[in-house]
Amino acid sequence: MKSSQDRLNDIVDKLRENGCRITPQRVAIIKTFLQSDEHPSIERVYEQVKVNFPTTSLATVYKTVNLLKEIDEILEIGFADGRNRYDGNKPYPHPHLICTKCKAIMDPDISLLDQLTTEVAQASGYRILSHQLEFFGICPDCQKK
Amino acid sequence: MKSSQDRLNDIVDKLRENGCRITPQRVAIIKTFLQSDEHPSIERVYEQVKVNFPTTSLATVYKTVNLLKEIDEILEIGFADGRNRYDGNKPYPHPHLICTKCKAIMDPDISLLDQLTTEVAQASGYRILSHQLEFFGICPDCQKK
DNA sequence: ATACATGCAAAACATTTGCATAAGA
DNA sequence: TCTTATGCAAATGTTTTGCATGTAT
Repeated sequence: MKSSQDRLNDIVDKLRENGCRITPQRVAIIKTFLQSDEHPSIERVYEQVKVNFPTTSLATVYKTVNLLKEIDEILEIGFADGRNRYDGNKPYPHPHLICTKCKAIMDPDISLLDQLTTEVAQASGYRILSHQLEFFGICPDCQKK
Repeated sequence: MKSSQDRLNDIVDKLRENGCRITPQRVAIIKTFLQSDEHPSIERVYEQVKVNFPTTSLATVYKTVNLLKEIDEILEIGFADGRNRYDGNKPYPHPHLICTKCKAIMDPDISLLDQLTTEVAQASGYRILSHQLEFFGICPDCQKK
């Protein structure tokens, strides 16, 4: 398992490779993703970054998030209501388990998923590039309330 | 397998049960969903309905789609870019296979999915209410081009 | 020095809402 | 008749864009 510091360096290197400049805002946004385990929304990242960097604009957060998405260093979790959320720690497709009450997102372990992808590819003739699997339900805490 | 006419009647009955009125606009919108196998977007439904009902407004399409969603007679397929699409023929959660080039959506058959849901529920303690599974790839036709 | 990134404000989008009018039951 | 639905326009919320200024390299 890579340390957060190593992953920060990797992302910074990848940005440089793509001809991008390393600005304090970008570093702050990346750090926010790496230090968060809550799958933050854009707005949430914006709030966090402003704590240490009050002049940062929302537009810059959007631009940086799109950049990180393009170089596959964060994963976008699409919500039907438009409030997308992001995962900077596991930027590859993986399932999510979302509590519809408190909006918590966790990453369940699923063994069967790769088989499933292969099955679909063979049956359909599609070249599968990516997938998205979300479970919606009520988390143990919210069930008690 | 139910005929399209039967399903139209079922939906109309369900609307009545919920105290809703049956307007020509609503019938036209429902028919558009039932006659389409392309998982249409709101905009697409609007265009289709206007062919036979030119005065229909986009707001009415939105309101009716939300209504049908609430009574579980259409399924919303969430897209990260905000352009959601809908399935009126199979209004229960099921996987989709989406071509990222031509945006076609098809419904692959998957045997393992129920097992998978049970697995996640047991391991996490969540009460799973719904799920969403999308595969993204290139369809056979687009691979040739 | 010279691109590129930032921050602001305006624009672009999709969706929702308020309200007067039309129309189902 | 009486309540709900429609259609328009305005409002909302999110994301993108244009551009002058600032800054990384």
